[in-house]
Amino acid sequence: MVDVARLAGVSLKTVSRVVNGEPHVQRAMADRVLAAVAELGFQRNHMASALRAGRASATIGLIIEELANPFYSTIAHVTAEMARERDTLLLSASSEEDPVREEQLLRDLCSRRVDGLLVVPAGCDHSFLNSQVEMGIPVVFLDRPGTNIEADAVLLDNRGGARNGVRRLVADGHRRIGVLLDTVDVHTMRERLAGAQDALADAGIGYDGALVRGGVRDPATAAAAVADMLTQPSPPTAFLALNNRITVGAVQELWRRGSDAALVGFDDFELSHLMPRPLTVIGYDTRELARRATQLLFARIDGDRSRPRTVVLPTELLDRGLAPAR
Amino acid sequence: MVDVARLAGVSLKTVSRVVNGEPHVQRAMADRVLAAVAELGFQRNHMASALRAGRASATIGLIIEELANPFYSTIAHVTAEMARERDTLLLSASSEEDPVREEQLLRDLCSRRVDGLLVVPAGCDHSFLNSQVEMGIPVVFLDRPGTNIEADAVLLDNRGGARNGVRRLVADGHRRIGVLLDTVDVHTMRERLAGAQDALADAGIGYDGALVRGGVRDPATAAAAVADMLTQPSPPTAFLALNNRITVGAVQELWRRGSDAALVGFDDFELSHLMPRPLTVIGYDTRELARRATQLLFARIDGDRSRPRTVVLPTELLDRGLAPAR
DNA sequence: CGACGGCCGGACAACGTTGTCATACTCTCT
DNA sequence: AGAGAGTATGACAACGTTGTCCGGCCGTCG
Repeated sequence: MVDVARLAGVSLKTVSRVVNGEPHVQRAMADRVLAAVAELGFQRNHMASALRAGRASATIGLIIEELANPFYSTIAHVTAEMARERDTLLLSASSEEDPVREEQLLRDLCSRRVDGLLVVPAGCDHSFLNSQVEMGIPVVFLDRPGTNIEADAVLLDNRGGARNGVRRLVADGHRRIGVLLDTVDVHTMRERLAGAQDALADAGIGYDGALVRGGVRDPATAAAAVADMLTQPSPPTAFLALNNRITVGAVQELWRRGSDAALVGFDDFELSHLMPRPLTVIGYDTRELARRATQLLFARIDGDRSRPRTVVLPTELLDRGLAPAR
Repeated sequence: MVDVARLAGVSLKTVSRVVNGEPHVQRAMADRVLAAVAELGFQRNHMASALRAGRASATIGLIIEELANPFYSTIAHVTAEMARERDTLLLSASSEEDPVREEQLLRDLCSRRVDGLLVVPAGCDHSFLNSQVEMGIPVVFLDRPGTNIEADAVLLDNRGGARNGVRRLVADGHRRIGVLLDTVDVHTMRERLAGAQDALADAGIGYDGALVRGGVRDPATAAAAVADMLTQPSPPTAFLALNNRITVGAVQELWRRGSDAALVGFDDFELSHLMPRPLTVIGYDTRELARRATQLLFARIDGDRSRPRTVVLPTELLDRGLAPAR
């Protein structure tokens, strides 16, 4: 900017005024400045400009579990779109479900003075964010609530969804229902499992530990778990898969074996209606989830100081049948 | 930092030294500073620190077409992972195939002084980036080459892939092959179409405009195009879908109609092997694409000034059969 | 006992901007 | 003609850091 000022023969401040479109600059002088800007290829330094007077950085931070997962990339996309309307860019990072990494990333984002944070939490303690919130960086949690912190959250009705899924199976006469889940360390999984158990209890079906299989991390382990459970004495006649990766593995294994066990999966996914066997899923509106959370965040950024809210969005049973005809 | 210095009773510079882990600070004094840091909740301002002496912003910019598309979100994920190893974060934005928007986003990223840019180009003129490259912001193009600019590019062998796909159809006896594509405005589509025509010419099959259908933007229009082409006189006996969204629409429509037309799709996608009818696809290693591009970018950031390179990665025909048994 | 080198701490300027204030000039109105 | 208002421009400080340099203290060696 100093160079531009020198070349145009004006003061630094005049260049600043022209570059920012402020009034009170004579036409001729503005033209001279613009010519110098063009000649030198000058470009305003956004960081310096944000630094001065602590203005907003026009950036928001997004922490998700894994960007390559369609659920999270949809969230990232919706948020980025909404941000763009405010000339704000999105800094996104994956926690990979690692609490340590999550904290590092969050601290990094804070030290970059993002205008706000959108977090799908992996950790079990977010108290370190309290000071950031006080210092003016609002946080909205997405999909799962934060822990040890009072902040907005936009969640899904995981418990109700799983309950409806199991009800559907029970209504079809199933009594031995295998439940496949990742880990109860994750809030969503705990809720979904609780919902499944609600429905079983409602139906007067007792708890059978052999029918609940944890530690199912991906399609391959899901397939293995299904195979194992089906070869036990008195195998399940139906399965509830508590996320989409598990569902995919289960579909694949049931199909491979030609099994007619029933299957309901949590999370809809693209092409789920094209699976080689009927598949009923518990779906929800991922875009709406992201939309609500982003709205809430921008409201906070714009100064909304009301009490933290928790929004719970409904799920929907997409009934496409349960099992292949015998 | 001034406040911390005052509270600890030391100078500004000493606080800076402690915060940055520089040597030559007495233990007792460092402890006092750390106590003050903790008490005030001080956090280093990354922007100010980068501003001083024009250091790197530890940020790279990624422009893709649409973050919600698995192809692009995989790229974003791989890049973000590699960036994290260098304590660098990813600013990602979607151009939505809009050249104007692409240019705006790129200029914005430059004004934020990102360390480098990774671009899946939508526009048809990237000459405005030349000055940025000269000023030290390296650019690597991904999936498609940049225009009017000498820069690195990591591409796929689109032409060869499409050629192999059509060859496979021809080998099975097909002579009337419908080609479904988005728009020839996009480099990849042009190349894929050219590859298809190469193979047809090699087989001595003349060009028939009625068999090439452009403007197919999404699964719904793909389904409509398939339906339309199948109801024309002398319909195609096979289809080549030039991207995964088109493939999905085509699968769906062919399945719905119970058609036994053959189908080859460009781009592999998750669950493609679980489609309700055989589906042969032209696949490639998206992660490798992203990996190579990111490597190249970091090499440039680290000062590699060698001539711009263009890397072309191979595709692979994943032959899973062509059509349901009659 | 004085010189020297290593360690430690601080003053100051600079990074690229912009807000604040001061100044000089041009009108218009009494 | 002088006051008052408004416009156009510039000087300067400040945003939060860190690099440079300088000086004081300590111990050691000739």
